Amino acid sequence: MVDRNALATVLQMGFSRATGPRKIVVETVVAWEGHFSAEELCRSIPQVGRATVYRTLASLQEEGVVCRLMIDGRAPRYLLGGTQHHHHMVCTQCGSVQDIADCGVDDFVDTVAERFGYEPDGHRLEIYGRCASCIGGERDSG
Amino acid sequence: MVDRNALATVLQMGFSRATGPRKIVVETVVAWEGHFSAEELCRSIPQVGRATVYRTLASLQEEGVVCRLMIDGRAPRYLLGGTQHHHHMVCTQCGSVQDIADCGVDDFVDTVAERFGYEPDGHRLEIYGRCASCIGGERDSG
DNA sequence: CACCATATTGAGATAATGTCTCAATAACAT
DNA sequence: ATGTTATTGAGACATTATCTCAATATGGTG
Repeated sequence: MVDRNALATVLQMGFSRATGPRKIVVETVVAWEGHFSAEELCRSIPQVGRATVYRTLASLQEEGVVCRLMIDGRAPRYLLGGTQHHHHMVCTQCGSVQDIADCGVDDFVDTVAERFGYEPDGHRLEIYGRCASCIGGERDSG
Repeated sequence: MVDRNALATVLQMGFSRATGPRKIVVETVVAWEGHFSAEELCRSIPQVGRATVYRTLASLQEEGVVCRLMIDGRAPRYLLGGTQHHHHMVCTQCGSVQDIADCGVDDFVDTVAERFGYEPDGHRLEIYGRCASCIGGERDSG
């Protein structure tokens, strides 16, 4: 959950002017429940130009306010809260996403990188499966 | 490396007819060095229709002959040899991809999934960094 | 407050990627 | 050879994303 008071701070990041359209984008992103695609965001705020939405989203991503989630076969999706390193668990049934705060793969990454002579500078781990609620729902209906 | 003799086998998988266009796609994929996008594949065999290329690629992916690699900000890329579970190490400088055969994250995945009540059915791990050869090359030029 | 320099906007062109249709064609069994 | 039908592919359409550049809004300054 991102503090609404952080909005002003966010608007300073990577920008030199806090404009109206930018505020709308940031407010909408901050208030969004779950993940969204760039196009969904565009559609939800038609009063802001598509170029501005994409530009702002890119800045927010660079600044780590949102993180990008690649789910197979779909357009990239965005989520609040990419500031710290974390991973995602994606429900393949309902699409909900759970953050995994503790990264337990650092050691593995370092070991593998060293073995191949790589200089690692990042990694991405995504876990797919069915979430507790979808498993429960199935019991009811079948 | 995929055995060329496996071509006939590959052509059986998921298809009921071994057609000419399909052979061209499969042969091209098998002979490809490194990874490629669907569009690159289309461009390299203009004599085969785009729809057929995409359809065949999707089948090959389902059958596990190729695996799909999502690199941030780019179209999906394909690689030979997705039959067994493995991960990738991607060089952010030259784009080369190294397979990581031994998956050292299974335990972590299971632990996390259990904690959140998930029923895991897959995961994806990608490591980004600079490969040995790019690191070496930098020493020469700088 | 008025004004300026310029960062930013956005409509729309363009591009890249991917999906779908359906008449024509090719593959395979007989 | 022939018939059945899986497959093809040109091209329309859809989605996602980038770029241009004249018009505009912002924040600083006098």
